[in-house]
Amino acid sequence: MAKKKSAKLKARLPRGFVDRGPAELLAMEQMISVIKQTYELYGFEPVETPMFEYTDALGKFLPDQDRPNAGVFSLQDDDEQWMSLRYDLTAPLARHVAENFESLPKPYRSYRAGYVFRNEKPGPGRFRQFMQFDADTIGAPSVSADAEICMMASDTMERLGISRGDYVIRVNNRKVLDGVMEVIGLAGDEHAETRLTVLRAVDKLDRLGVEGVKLLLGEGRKDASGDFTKGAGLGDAEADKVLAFVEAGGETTDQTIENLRGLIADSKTGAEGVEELATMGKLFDAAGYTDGRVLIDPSVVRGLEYYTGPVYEAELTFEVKDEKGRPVRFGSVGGGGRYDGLVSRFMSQPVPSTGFSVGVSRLMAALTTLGKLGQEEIAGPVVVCVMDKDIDSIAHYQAMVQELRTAGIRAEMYQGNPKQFGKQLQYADKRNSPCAIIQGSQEREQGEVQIKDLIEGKRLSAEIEDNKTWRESRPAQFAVKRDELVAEVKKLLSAQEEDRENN
RNA sequence: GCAGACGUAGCUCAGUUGGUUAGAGCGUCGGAUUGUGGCUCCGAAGGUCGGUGGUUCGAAUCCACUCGUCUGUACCA
Repeated sequence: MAKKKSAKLKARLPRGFVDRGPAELLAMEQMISVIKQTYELYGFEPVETPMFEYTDALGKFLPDQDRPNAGVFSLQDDDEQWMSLRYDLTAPLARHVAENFESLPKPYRSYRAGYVFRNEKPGPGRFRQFMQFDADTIGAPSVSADAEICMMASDTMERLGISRGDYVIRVNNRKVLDGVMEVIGLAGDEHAETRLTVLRAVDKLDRLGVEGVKLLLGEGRKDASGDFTKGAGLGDAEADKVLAFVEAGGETTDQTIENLRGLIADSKTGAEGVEELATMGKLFDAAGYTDGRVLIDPSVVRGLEYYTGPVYEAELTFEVKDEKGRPVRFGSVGGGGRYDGLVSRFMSQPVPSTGFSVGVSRLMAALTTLGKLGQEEIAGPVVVCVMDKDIDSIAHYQAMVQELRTAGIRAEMYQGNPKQFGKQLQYADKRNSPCAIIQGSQEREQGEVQIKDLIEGKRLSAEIEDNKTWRESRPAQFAVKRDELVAEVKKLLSAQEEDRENN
Protein backbone atom coordinates (compact mmCIF):
# COMPACT_ATOMS: atom_id res chain seq x y z
CA MET A 1 0.00 0.00 0.00
CA ALA A 2 1.33 3.35 -0.96
CA LYS A 3 1.81 5.78 1.84
CA LYS A 4 1.06 9.41 1.34
CA LYS A 5 4.14 11.05 -0.02
CA SER A 6 4.20 13.69 2.64
CA ALA A 7 4.31 11.02 5.34
CA LYS A 8 7.42 9.42 3.87
CA LEU A 9 10.51 9.46 6.02
CA LYS A 10 13.09 11.95 4.90
CA ALA A 11 16.61 10.56 4.54
CA ARG A 12 18.96 13.00 6.18
CA LEU A 13 22.37 13.02 7.76
CA PRO A 14 22.68 14.46 11.24
CA ARG A 15 24.18 17.93 11.26
CA GLY A 16 27.96 18.00 11.46
CA PHE A 17 28.51 14.37 10.41
CA VAL A 18 29.60 12.88 7.08
CA ASP A 19 29.35 9.66 5.10
CA ARG A 20 32.57 8.51 3.47
CA GLY A 21 32.91 6.87 0.07
CA PRO A 22 35.46 4.38 -1.20
CA ALA A 23 38.01 6.95 -2.39
CA GLU A 24 38.10 8.71 0.93
CA LEU A 25 38.25 5.48 2.92
CA LEU A 26 41.13 4.21 0.85
CA ALA A 27 43.00 7.48 1.28
CA MET A 28 42.43 7.40 5.02
CA GLU A 29 43.65 3.82 5.28
CA GLN A 30 46.85 4.71 3.45
CA MET A 31 47.43 7.68 5.67
CA ILE A 32 46.81 5.82 8.90
CA SER A 33 49.14 3.08 7.83
CA VAL A 34 51.96 5.59 7.22
CA ILE A 35 51.47 7.26 10.60
CA LYS A 36 51.31 3.88 12.30
CA GLN A 37 54.57 2.77 10.71
CA THR A 38 56.27 5.93 11.91
CA TYR A 39 55.04 5.58 15.47
CA GLU A 40 55.98 1.89 15.52
CA LEU A 41 59.46 2.77 14.34
CA TYR A 42 59.89 4.99 17.36
CA GLY A 43 58.96 2.10 19.62
CA PHE A 44 55.36 2.97 20.46
CA GLU A 45 52.82 0.15 20.88
CA PRO A 46 49.12 0.16 20.06
CA VAL A 47 46.29 0.39 22.56
CA GLU A 48 42.55 0.92 22.18
CA THR A 49 40.07 2.43 24.59
CA PRO A 50 36.30 2.62 24.06
CA MET A 51 34.37 5.55 22.62
CA PHE A 52 32.57 6.06 25.93
CA GLU A 53 34.02 7.02 29.28
CA TYR A 54 32.35 8.03 32.50
CA THR A 55 31.93 11.76 32.28
CA ASP A 56 33.93 12.42 35.43
CA ALA A 57 36.95 10.64 33.93
CA LEU A 58 36.92 13.23 31.15
CA GLY A 59 35.18 15.81 33.25
CA LYS A 60 37.95 17.64 34.99
CA PHE A 61 38.51 19.69 31.89
CA LEU A 62 34.94 20.16 30.81
CA PRO A 63 34.25 23.82 30.18
CA ASP A 64 31.24 23.76 32.44
CA GLN A 65 30.77 20.90 34.86
CA ASP A 66 27.16 21.73 35.58
CA ARG A 67 26.17 20.93 32.03
CA PRO A 68 27.68 17.66 30.84
CA ASN A 69 26.07 18.19 27.44
CA ALA A 70 27.96 21.36 26.63
CA GLY A 71 30.67 20.48 24.17
CA VAL A 72 30.41 16.73 24.65
CA PHE A 73 27.80 14.13 23.81
CA SER A 74 26.61 12.67 27.08
CA LEU A 75 23.98 10.21 28.22
CA GLN A 76 22.96 8.52 31.42
CA ASP A 77 23.56 4.81 31.91
CA ASP A 78 20.78 2.67 33.41
CA ASP A 79 22.38 3.16 36.81
CA GLU A 80 22.10 6.90 36.21
CA GLN A 81 25.85 7.45 35.90
CA TRP A 82 26.76 10.01 33.25
CA MET A 83 28.79 8.72 30.33
CA SER A 84 30.26 10.76 27.49
CA LEU A 85 31.64 10.12 24.05
CA ARG A 86 35.35 10.89 24.14
CA TYR A 87 36.34 14.30 22.82
CA ASP A 88 40.02 13.50 22.59
CA LEU A 89 42.29 10.48 23.03
CA THR A 90 44.39 11.81 25.88
CA ALA A 91 41.94 11.78 28.77
CA PRO A 92 40.87 8.17 28.02
CA LEU A 93 44.52 7.14 27.88
CA ALA A 94 45.16 8.75 31.26
CA ARG A 95 42.28 6.71 32.68
CA HIS A 96 43.61 3.52 31.08
CA VAL A 97 47.10 4.07 32.45
CA ALA A 98 45.90 4.93 35.94
CA GLU A 99 43.71 1.83 35.99
CA ASN A 100 46.46 -0.49 34.76
CA PHE A 101 49.41 1.26 36.30
CA GLU A 102 51.01 -1.78 37.93
CA SER A 103 51.10 -3.94 34.82
CA LEU A 104 52.26 -1.37 32.27
CA PRO A 105 55.94 -0.81 31.54
CA LYS A 106 57.21 2.64 32.55
CA PRO A 107 57.76 4.73 30.65
CA TYR A 108 54.69 3.54 28.78
CA ARG A 109 54.87 4.40 25.09
CA SER A 110 51.61 3.91 23.21
CA TYR A 111 49.74 5.03 20.10
CA ARG A 112 46.11 4.83 19.02
CA ALA A 113 43.83 6.13 16.31
CA GLY A 114 40.14 6.72 16.63
CA TYR A 115 37.14 8.91 16.14
CA VAL A 116 36.44 11.58 18.71
CA PHE A 117 33.23 13.57 19.10
CA ARG A 118 32.56 17.19 19.88
CA ASN A 119 29.10 18.56 20.37
CA GLU A 120 29.63 22.01 18.98
CA LYS A 121 28.87 24.15 15.98
CA PRO A 122 30.14 22.45 12.83
CA GLY A 123 31.64 24.43 9.96
CA PRO A 124 33.03 23.64 6.55
CA GLY A 125 35.79 21.07 7.04
CA ARG A 126 34.91 20.92 10.69
CA PHE A 127 32.74 18.06 11.89
CA ARG A 128 31.31 16.73 15.09
CA GLN A 129 33.04 13.39 14.55
CA PHE A 130 36.64 13.30 13.36
CA MET A 131 39.71 11.15 13.65
CA GLN A 132 42.81 11.69 15.70
CA PHE A 133 46.01 9.66 15.82
CA ASP A 134 47.99 10.08 19.04
CA ALA A 135 51.29 8.93 20.51
CA ASP A 136 52.20 9.43 24.15
CA THR A 137 55.08 8.73 26.50
CA ILE A 138 53.86 8.33 30.05
CA GLY A 139 56.19 8.31 33.03
CA ALA A 140 59.06 10.25 31.45
CA PRO A 141 59.93 13.53 33.23
CA SER A 142 62.72 14.74 30.94
CA VAL A 143 62.20 17.14 28.05
CA SER A 144 64.09 14.68 25.88
CA ALA A 145 60.79 12.78 25.71
CA ASP A 146 59.16 15.96 24.39
CA ALA A 147 61.97 16.54 21.92
CA GLU A 148 61.64 13.00 20.63
CA ILE A 149 57.94 13.45 20.02
CA CYS A 150 58.55 16.69 18.11
CA MET A 151 61.04 14.94 15.87
CA MET A 152 58.63 12.07 15.34
CA ALA A 153 55.93 14.58 14.38
CA SER A 154 58.30 15.99 11.80
CA ASP A 155 59.11 12.52 10.45
CA THR A 156 55.41 11.76 10.23
CA MET A 157 54.76 14.83 8.08
CA GLU A 158 57.54 13.92 5.68
CA ARG A 159 56.57 10.27 5.43
CA LEU A 160 53.09 11.46 4.49
CA GLY A 161 54.65 13.26 1.56
CA ILE A 162 54.68 16.82 2.86
CA SER A 163 57.91 18.42 1.67
CA ARG A 164 60.40 20.01 4.01
CA GLY A 165 59.48 23.66 4.14
CA ASP A 166 55.78 23.03 3.59
CA TYR A 167 55.34 22.34 7.28
CA VAL A 168 56.95 23.27 10.57
CA ILE A 169 56.82 21.92 14.10
CA ARG A 170 56.70 24.96 16.34
CA VAL A 171 57.71 24.56 19.97
CA ASN A 172 57.11 26.68 23.04
CA ASN A 173 56.84 26.14 26.79
CA ARG A 174 53.97 26.90 29.14
CA LYS A 175 56.40 27.89 31.85
CA VAL A 176 57.74 30.63 29.62
CA LEU A 177 54.22 31.94 29.08
CA ASP A 178 53.62 31.83 32.84
CA GLY A 179 56.90 33.73 33.33
CA VAL A 180 55.72 36.53 31.07
CA MET A 181 52.55 36.82 33.12
CA GLU A 182 54.63 37.12 36.27
CA VAL A 183 56.75 39.84 34.75
CA ILE A 184 53.72 41.97 33.85
CA GLY A 185 52.22 41.49 37.28
CA LEU A 186 49.55 38.92 36.48
CA ALA A 187 50.75 36.22 38.87
CA GLY A 188 48.34 34.81 41.40
CA ASP A 189 44.84 33.37 41.36
CA GLU A 190 43.11 36.74 41.29
CA HIS A 191 44.44 37.30 37.75
CA ALA A 192 43.63 33.87 36.35
CA GLU A 193 40.88 35.29 34.16
CA THR A 194 43.08 38.00 32.69
CA ARG A 195 45.90 35.51 32.06
CA LEU A 196 43.50 33.38 30.02
CA THR A 197 42.40 36.39 27.98
CA VAL A 198 46.03 37.30 27.29
CA LEU A 199 46.87 33.75 26.20
CA ARG A 200 43.84 33.63 23.92
CA ALA A 201 44.84 36.92 22.37
CA VAL A 202 48.35 35.65 21.71
CA ASP A 203 46.94 32.46 20.19
CA LYS A 204 45.25 34.55 17.49
CA LEU A 205 48.49 36.10 16.23
CA ASP A 206 48.53 34.18 12.95
CA ARG A 207 44.94 35.11 12.16
CA LEU A 208 44.66 38.71 13.36
CA GLY A 209 48.26 39.89 13.15
CA VAL A 210 50.17 42.00 15.65
CA GLU A 211 47.68 44.88 15.49
CA GLY A 212 44.69 42.67 16.21
CA VAL A 213 46.45 41.03 19.13
CA LYS A 214 47.41 44.41 20.52
CA LEU A 215 43.76 45.50 20.48
CA LEU A 216 42.74 42.31 22.27
CA LEU A 217 45.43 42.86 24.90
CA GLY A 218 44.11 46.34 25.49
CA GLU A 219 40.48 47.44 25.32
CA GLY A 220 39.10 45.06 22.72
CA ARG A 221 38.41 44.59 19.05
CA LYS A 222 35.53 44.87 16.58
CA ASP A 223 35.20 42.19 13.89
CA ALA A 224 33.90 42.44 10.34
CA SER A 225 30.25 42.10 11.33
CA GLY A 226 30.61 44.84 13.93
CA ASP A 227 30.61 42.44 16.87
CA PHE A 228 32.85 43.53 19.73
CA THR A 229 35.29 41.30 21.60
CA LYS A 230 36.32 42.55 25.00
CA GLY A 231 40.10 42.73 25.55
CA ALA A 232 42.34 41.94 28.51
CA GLY A 233 42.56 45.57 29.57
CA LEU A 234 46.34 45.72 29.84
CA GLY A 235 48.18 49.02 29.81
CA ASP A 236 50.39 49.90 26.85
CA ALA A 237 53.60 49.03 28.69
CA GLU A 238 52.31 45.54 29.62
CA ALA A 239 50.85 44.92 26.19
CA ASP A 240 54.13 45.86 24.57
CA LYS A 241 55.98 43.46 26.84
CA VAL A 242 53.67 40.64 25.84
CA LEU A 243 54.10 41.52 22.17
CA ALA A 244 57.86 41.77 22.53
CA PHE A 245 57.79 38.28 23.95
CA VAL A 246 55.56 36.95 21.20
CA GLU A 247 57.93 38.37 18.61
CA ALA A 248 61.05 37.09 20.37
CA GLY A 249 61.59 34.43 17.73
CA GLY A 250 65.04 35.06 16.23
CA GLU A 251 66.94 33.84 13.19
CA THR A 252 68.43 30.96 15.13
CA THR A 253 67.40 28.93 18.15
CA ASP A 254 70.27 30.43 20.16
CA GLN A 255 69.10 33.92 19.36
CA THR A 256 65.50 33.14 20.32
CA ILE A 257 66.69 31.70 23.62
CA GLU A 258 68.84 34.81 24.26
CA ASN A 259 65.88 37.11 23.55
CA LEU A 260 63.69 35.15 25.93
CA ARG A 261 66.32 35.14 28.68
CA GLY A 262 66.45 38.92 28.50
CA LEU A 263 62.67 39.32 28.65
CA ILE A 264 61.87 37.14 31.61
CA ALA A 265 65.02 37.14 33.72
CA ASP A 266 62.92 38.16 36.73
CA SER A 267 60.69 35.12 36.72
CA LYS A 268 61.91 31.83 38.20
CA THR A 269 59.25 29.78 36.38
CA GLY A 270 59.96 31.62 33.14
CA ALA A 271 63.68 31.04 33.43
CA GLU A 272 63.05 27.35 34.01
CA GLY A 273 60.93 27.21 30.86
CA VAL A 274 63.59 28.99 28.84
CA GLU A 275 66.22 26.50 29.98
CA GLU A 276 63.91 23.62 28.98
CA LEU A 277 63.55 25.17 25.56
CA ALA A 278 67.31 25.60 25.36
CA THR A 279 67.79 21.91 26.16
CA MET A 280 65.27 20.88 23.53
CA GLY A 281 66.96 23.22 21.07
CA LYS A 282 70.26 21.44 21.64
CA LEU A 283 68.64 18.06 21.10
CA PHE A 284 67.00 19.21 17.86
CA ASP A 285 70.30 20.64 16.71
CA ALA A 286 72.24 17.49 17.51
CA ALA A 287 69.72 15.40 15.59
CA GLY A 288 69.79 17.81 12.66
CA TYR A 289 66.15 18.95 12.93
CA THR A 290 66.90 22.69 13.12
CA ASP A 291 66.97 22.98 9.33
CA GLY A 292 63.45 24.40 9.33
CA ARG A 293 61.70 21.26 10.47
CA VAL A 294 61.46 22.13 14.17
CA LEU A 295 61.39 25.70 15.37
CA ILE A 296 61.34 27.34 18.79
CA ASP A 297 58.52 29.88 18.51
CA PRO A 298 57.35 31.90 21.55
CA SER A 299 53.99 32.68 19.93
CA VAL A 300 52.68 29.10 20.17
CA VAL A 301 49.89 28.79 22.69
CA ARG A 302 48.01 25.53 23.04
CA GLY A 303 45.81 23.59 25.36
CA LEU A 304 45.36 26.43 27.76
CA GLU A 305 44.07 24.17 30.48
CA TYR A 306 46.20 21.14 31.07
CA TYR A 307 49.65 21.58 29.54
CA THR A 308 52.40 22.07 32.09
CA GLY A 309 55.64 22.31 30.12
CA PRO A 310 56.69 22.13 26.48
CA VAL A 311 53.89 22.58 23.92
CA TYR A 312 54.16 21.98 20.20
CA GLU A 313 52.12 22.36 17.08
CA ALA A 314 52.44 20.91 13.57
CA GLU A 315 51.55 23.57 11.05
CA LEU A 316 51.27 23.49 7.28
CA THR A 317 52.82 26.61 5.81
CA PHE A 318 51.84 26.44 2.14
CA GLU A 319 48.82 28.19 0.73
CA VAL A 320 46.21 26.72 -1.58
CA LYS A 321 43.27 28.24 -3.39
CA ASP A 322 39.74 27.11 -2.71
CA GLU A 323 37.15 26.61 -5.44
CA LYS A 324 36.43 30.34 -5.43
CA GLY A 325 40.11 31.18 -5.89
CA ARG A 326 40.57 32.57 -2.42
CA PRO A 327 43.75 31.60 -0.59
CA VAL A 328 43.23 29.10 2.23
CA ARG A 329 45.75 28.21 4.89
CA PHE A 330 45.38 24.85 6.51
CA GLY A 331 47.32 25.90 9.58
CA SER A 332 47.50 23.53 12.47
CA VAL A 333 47.11 19.83 11.70
CA GLY A 334 48.31 18.47 15.00
CA GLY A 335 49.70 19.39 18.34
CA GLY A 336 50.60 18.26 21.78
CA GLY A 337 52.60 18.90 24.89
CA ARG A 338 53.49 17.86 28.39
CA TYR A 339 50.61 17.14 30.74
CA ASP A 340 52.14 16.18 34.07
CA GLY A 341 48.89 16.48 35.97
CA LEU A 342 46.50 14.45 33.83
CA VAL A 343 47.25 10.89 34.96
CA SER A 344 48.11 11.80 38.51
CA ARG A 345 44.64 13.13 39.21
CA PHE A 346 43.63 9.46 39.41
CA MET A 347 46.68 8.57 41.52
CA SER A 348 48.56 9.57 44.62
CA GLN A 349 51.88 9.88 42.80
CA PRO A 350 53.10 12.19 40.03
CA VAL A 351 53.07 10.69 36.52
CA PRO A 352 54.86 13.04 34.11
CA SER A 353 53.59 12.54 30.56
CA THR A 354 53.83 14.01 27.11
CA GLY A 355 52.08 13.32 23.82
CA PHE A 356 51.17 14.41 20.34
CA SER A 357 47.96 14.23 18.37
CA VAL A 358 47.55 14.30 14.60
CA GLY A 359 44.27 15.65 13.26
CA VAL A 360 43.78 12.92 10.66
CA SER A 361 40.64 14.34 9.05
CA ARG A 362 42.08 17.79 8.63
CA LEU A 363 45.46 16.57 7.45
CA MET A 364 43.72 14.36 4.92
CA ALA A 365 41.92 17.35 3.42
CA ALA A 366 45.28 19.08 3.10
CA LEU A 367 47.00 16.09 1.52
CA THR A 368 44.20 15.65 -0.97
CA THR A 369 44.60 19.27 -2.01
CA LEU A 370 48.36 18.76 -2.31
CA GLY A 371 47.69 15.80 -4.60
CA LYS A 372 49.43 13.37 -2.26
CA LEU A 373 46.30 11.36 -1.66
CA GLY A 374 43.28 10.08 -3.50
CA GLN A 375 44.77 10.70 -6.92
CA GLU A 376 44.57 7.21 -8.32
CA GLU A 377 41.21 6.09 -9.62
CA ILE A 378 39.83 3.12 -7.80
CA ALA A 379 39.75 0.27 -10.30
CA GLY A 380 36.49 -1.62 -10.36
CA PRO A 381 36.05 -5.36 -10.68
CA VAL A 382 36.06 -7.31 -13.92
CA VAL A 383 32.37 -7.71 -14.75
CA VAL A 384 31.11 -10.92 -16.27
CA CYS A 385 27.98 -10.13 -18.25
CA VAL A 386 24.88 -12.31 -18.21
CA MET A 387 23.66 -13.03 -21.73
CA ASP A 388 21.64 -16.17 -21.18
CA LYS A 389 19.48 -16.43 -18.14
CA ASP A 390 19.04 -20.19 -17.84
CA ILE A 391 20.55 -21.80 -14.81
CA ASP A 392 23.25 -23.69 -16.73
CA SER A 393 24.54 -20.53 -18.31
CA ILE A 394 24.53 -18.71 -14.99
CA ALA A 395 26.60 -21.55 -13.58
CA HIS A 396 29.09 -21.07 -16.40
CA TYR A 397 29.36 -17.36 -15.66
CA GLN A 398 29.86 -18.13 -11.99
CA ALA A 399 32.65 -20.52 -12.89
CA MET A 400 34.42 -17.80 -14.86
CA VAL A 401 34.14 -15.39 -11.96
CA GLN A 402 35.56 -17.96 -9.58
CA GLU A 403 38.49 -18.67 -11.86
CA LEU A 404 39.31 -14.98 -11.99
CA ARG A 405 39.02 -14.66 -8.22
CA THR A 406 41.25 -17.68 -7.66
CA ALA A 407 43.84 -15.93 -9.80
CA GLY A 408 43.56 -12.91 -7.50
CA ILE A 409 41.58 -10.78 -9.93
CA ARG A 410 38.72 -8.73 -8.52
CA ALA A 411 35.63 -9.97 -10.39
CA GLU A 412 31.88 -10.24 -10.18
CA MET A 413 28.96 -11.50 -12.23
CA TYR A 414 26.34 -8.88 -13.02
CA GLN A 415 23.69 -9.33 -10.34
CA GLY A 416 21.15 -6.82 -11.62
CA ASN A 417 18.30 -7.43 -14.01
CA PRO A 418 20.01 -8.91 -17.08
CA LYS A 419 17.13 -8.18 -19.44
CA GLN A 420 18.93 -5.38 -21.20
CA PHE A 421 22.48 -6.09 -22.10
CA GLY A 422 23.32 -2.39 -22.50
CA LYS A 423 22.59 -1.83 -18.82
CA GLN A 424 25.26 -4.32 -17.90
CA LEU A 425 27.93 -2.43 -19.77
CA GLN A 426 26.66 0.84 -18.32
CA TYR A 427 27.04 -0.68 -14.91
CA ALA A 428 30.58 -1.86 -15.64
CA ASP A 429 31.40 1.59 -16.94
CA LYS A 430 30.08 3.23 -13.81
CA ARG A 431 32.07 0.87 -11.63
CA ASN A 432 35.19 1.89 -13.49
CA SER A 433 35.77 -1.72 -14.50
CA PRO A 434 38.87 -2.53 -16.55
CA CYS A 435 37.01 -4.95 -18.80
CA ALA A 436 33.79 -6.88 -19.29
CA ILE A 437 33.55 -10.58 -20.12
CA ILE A 438 30.88 -11.54 -22.63
CA GLN A 439 29.74 -15.00 -23.61
CA GLY A 440 26.50 -15.62 -25.44
CA SER A 441 25.36 -18.81 -27.09
CA GLN A 442 27.38 -18.03 -30.24
CA GLU A 443 30.61 -17.75 -28.26
CA ARG A 444 29.79 -20.78 -26.18
CA GLU A 445 29.44 -22.95 -29.28
CA GLN A 446 32.84 -21.75 -30.46
CA GLY A 447 34.40 -22.39 -27.03
CA GLU A 448 35.24 -18.70 -26.80
CA VAL A 449 34.58 -15.61 -24.72
CA GLN A 450 34.68 -11.96 -25.67
CA ILE A 451 36.85 -9.61 -23.63
CA LYS A 452 35.89 -5.97 -23.92
CA ASP A 453 38.54 -3.46 -22.89
CA LEU A 454 36.46 -0.70 -21.34
CA ILE A 455 39.35 1.72 -20.87
CA GLU A 456 40.45 1.58 -24.49
CA GLY A 457 36.82 1.63 -25.59
CA LYS A 458 36.22 4.82 -23.66
CA ARG A 459 39.11 6.41 -25.51
CA LEU A 460 37.77 5.27 -28.88
CA SER A 461 34.28 6.57 -28.20
CA ALA A 462 35.54 10.11 -28.77
CA GLU A 463 36.26 9.24 -32.39
CA ILE A 464 32.92 7.64 -33.23
CA GLU A 465 29.91 9.84 -33.70
CA ASP A 466 27.37 7.62 -35.32
CA ASN A 467 25.61 5.31 -32.94
CA LYS A 468 25.18 2.56 -35.49
CA THR A 469 28.93 2.41 -36.13
CA TRP A 470 29.60 2.56 -32.40
CA ARG A 471 27.39 -0.44 -31.76
CA GLU A 472 28.37 -2.53 -34.70
CA SER A 473 32.11 -2.00 -34.54
CA ARG A 474 32.26 -3.29 -30.96
CA PRO A 475 35.32 -1.22 -30.14
CA ALA A 476 38.24 -2.61 -28.15
CA GLN A 477 36.75 -6.06 -28.07
CA PHE A 478 38.34 -9.36 -28.93
CA ALA A 479 37.61 -13.09 -28.69
CA VAL A 480 39.80 -15.56 -26.82
CA LYS A 481 39.56 -19.29 -26.14
CA ARG A 482 37.59 -20.09 -23.02
CA ASP A 483 40.64 -21.87 -21.51
CA GLU A 484 42.73 -18.75 -21.88
CA LEU A 485 40.29 -16.40 -20.19
CA VAL A 486 42.30 -15.87 -17.01
CA ALA A 487 45.63 -15.53 -18.82
CA GLU A 488 44.19 -13.02 -21.30
CA VAL A 489 42.51 -10.90 -18.63
CA LYS A 490 45.78 -10.85 -16.72
CA LYS A 491 47.58 -9.72 -19.84
CA LEU A 492 45.06 -6.94 -20.42
CA LEU A 493 45.23 -5.75 -16.82
CA SER A 494 48.99 -5.48 -16.84
CA ALA A 495 48.90 -3.65 -20.18
CA GLN A 496 46.43 -1.16 -18.70
CA GLU A 497 48.60 -0.84 -15.61
CA GLU A 498 51.62 -0.01 -17.75
CA ASP A 499 49.57 2.55 -19.66
CA ARG A 500 48.60 4.30 -16.45
CA GLU A 501 52.20 4.51 -15.30
CA ASN A 502 53.29 6.06 -18.57
CA ASN A 503 50.76 8.85 -18.28
C1' G B 1 27.04 31.87 22.22
C1' C B 2 26.98 36.87 19.41
C1' A B 3 26.39 39.56 14.58
C1' G B 4 25.17 39.57 9.43
C1' A B 5 23.62 37.26 4.69
C1' C B 6 20.79 33.50 2.49
C1' G B 7 16.78 29.20 2.19
C1' U B 8 12.35 27.54 -4.80
C1' A B 9 13.15 19.82 -7.95
C1' G B 10 18.79 15.30 -6.35
C1' C B 11 22.36 19.73 -8.13
C1' U B 12 22.89 24.96 -10.20
C1' C B 13 19.45 28.60 -10.55
C1' A B 14 14.91 31.74 -13.04
C1' G B 15 10.19 33.30 -11.16
C1' U B 16 7.76 40.87 -13.13
C1' U B 17 4.06 45.95 -8.66
C1' G B 18 1.08 40.02 -4.48
C1' G B 19 -2.85 37.36 -9.60
C1' U B 20 -4.89 31.15 -13.08
C1' U B 21 -2.03 24.86 -13.15
C1' A B 22 5.68 27.48 -9.99
C1' G B 23 9.76 26.98 -14.76
C1' A B 24 14.84 25.92 -17.18
C1' G B 25 19.58 23.45 -17.54
C1' C B 26 22.17 19.39 -15.57
C1' G B 27 21.34 14.69 -13.26
C1' U B 28 17.91 10.27 -12.59
C1' C B 29 14.52 6.71 -14.83
C1' G B 30 12.07 4.71 -19.42
C1' G B 31 12.07 4.34 -24.86
C1' A B 32 14.16 4.78 -30.08
C1' U B 33 18.16 0.06 -29.84
C1' U B 34 15.01 -7.08 -25.88
C1' G B 35 23.79 -8.86 -28.34
C1' U B 36 27.29 -3.57 -26.82
C1' G B 37 29.21 1.93 -22.65
C1' G B 38 29.71 7.30 -25.74
C1' C B 39 26.77 10.85 -29.10
C1' U B 40 21.66 12.15 -30.77
C1' C B 41 16.31 12.22 -30.45
C1' C B 42 11.55 11.24 -27.76
C1' G B 43 9.08 10.59 -23.09
C1' A B 44 8.45 10.30 -17.68
C1' A B 45 9.18 10.81 -12.61
C1' G B 46 10.69 14.42 -9.25
C1' G B 47 8.12 20.57 -5.42
C1' U B 48 3.62 20.87 1.48
C1' C B 49 8.46 27.28 -2.72
C1' G B 50 12.63 25.30 4.87
C1' G B 51 8.54 25.22 8.92
C1' U B 52 4.50 27.57 11.78
C1' G B 53 1.33 31.53 12.31
C1' G B 54 -0.48 36.29 10.42
C1' U B 55 -2.08 40.30 6.60
C1' U B 56 -5.12 39.70 1.99
C1' C B 57 -10.58 38.10 -2.29
C1' G B 58 -5.72 35.89 -3.48
C1' A B 59 1.14 34.73 -0.80
C1' A B 60 7.07 31.52 -3.53
C1' U B 61 6.43 37.08 -3.26
C1' C B 62 4.48 41.23 2.49
C1' C B 63 4.93 40.69 8.24
C1' A B 64 6.24 37.87 12.86
C1' C B 65 8.35 33.80 15.00
C1' U B 66 11.09 29.36 14.26
C1' C B 67 14.47 25.77 11.97
C1' G B 68 18.57 25.18 8.67
C1' U B 69 22.94 26.80 5.73
C1' C B 70 26.95 30.19 4.89
C1' U B 71 30.39 34.31 6.52
C1' G B 72 32.73 36.80 10.54
C1' U B 73 33.50 36.42 15.75
C1' A B 74 33.70 33.76 20.55
C1' C B 75 34.80 28.96 22.66
C1' C B 76 37.91 24.69 21.45
C1' A B 77 39.34 19.89 26.36
